[in-house]
Amino acid sequence: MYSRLMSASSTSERLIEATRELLWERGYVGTSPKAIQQAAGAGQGSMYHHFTGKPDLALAAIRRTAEELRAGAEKVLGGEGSAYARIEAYLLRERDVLRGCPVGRLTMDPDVVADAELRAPVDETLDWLRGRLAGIVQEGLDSGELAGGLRPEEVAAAVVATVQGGYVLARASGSPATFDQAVRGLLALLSSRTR
Amino acid sequence: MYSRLMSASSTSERLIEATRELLWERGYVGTSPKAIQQAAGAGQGSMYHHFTGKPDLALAAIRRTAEELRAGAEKVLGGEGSAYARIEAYLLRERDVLRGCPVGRLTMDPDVVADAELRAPVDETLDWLRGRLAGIVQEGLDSGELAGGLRPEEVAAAVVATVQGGYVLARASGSPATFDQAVRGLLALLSSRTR
DNA sequence: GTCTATATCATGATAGAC
DNA sequence: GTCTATCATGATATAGAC
Repeated sequence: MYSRLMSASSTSERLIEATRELLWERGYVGTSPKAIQQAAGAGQGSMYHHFTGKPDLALAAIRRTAEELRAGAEKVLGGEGSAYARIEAYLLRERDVLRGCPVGRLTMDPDVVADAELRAPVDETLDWLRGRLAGIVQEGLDSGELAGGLRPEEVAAAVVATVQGGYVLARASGSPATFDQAVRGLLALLSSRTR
Repeated sequence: MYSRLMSASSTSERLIEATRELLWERGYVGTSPKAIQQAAGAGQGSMYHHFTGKPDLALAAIRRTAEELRAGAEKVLGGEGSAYARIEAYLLRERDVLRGCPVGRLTMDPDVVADAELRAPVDETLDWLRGRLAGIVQEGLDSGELAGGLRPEEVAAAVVATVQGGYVLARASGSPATFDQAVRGLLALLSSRTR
């Protein structure tokens, strides 16, 4: 389509990006259409032309954020190295810790959780992440790199939970230090199960 | 004071309790004075007579919730048993998993994090919890129950993060199962360091 | 202490001109 | 596609009667 070449940043595009930022910063409940329009430099009419309303626009934004998180995680998890090394790389990956997780934070939004369509991308993303990590743990068990007796899905859930909870600790204390502590604690426990 | 005997549930009291419920359910941004008044069965005038406004009332509610969480945790952590047993008891403690943590969820509220006074009780509670757990880990190290090489503060942070992140997983999936998985994963890793 | 106005601005959207 | 009304309702209070 010609439109592909027209603009690197269409109005629709700017609306989605503005919504992504605001959802990350203030959540769904705390993000108003007006704020979105101002951030996107678009009028009321534009927003309601491209989207049926706030939920519709939020859905587009959440889907893109979820896809991006997934791609970023895959980049680290699909890299080189042993199972432990890849999990470590994921946990130590650079993050904007004090901003929190743009996907995980949505679980604290009552209106997101209550809406099956809005919750779906959140659920699917975290579900995929746990599954991806579980597969890596299983690899480690199969190769003998990790000592037996661990359930891959449980370890995977603990890894994801540590990250998500690490954000909570960091935002509570106003410092990324507690996030790092939690991650190092989990890595210390996990590393003692490597050969 | 005579007033102590007057009513088991004064208006002020009902306002605080209603606010606690709503903050837990919908967060600070999602909780309106009007909703609080309705839930408490109090009029506008009453609320603004007892409190200067929404932040003031929220502060009273948050402080009480924080105190309650602390008391509940202390009940488990101060119990009988080995270090591992007490940490296990804390992690396996019954929880209303799908509702999330009434204290931790506030860290996702931009207006709470931005206000030093509102954030303080949240910070102090999680800080206390990490410290309390770190002390127990230290006990375990001292007694030889836990193998050396672990840093108490890191393990404590991982424990708290797993719980907080477990809530995220559970709310995303709409089921407590993922919370339980994460907890069991962490316990499996920790138990392999006990003698 | 509680109640009922009243006030101001924001929310979330619709209508219709351009 | 974008813009400017317009609208009904809610958010967050203040004022003053009772």
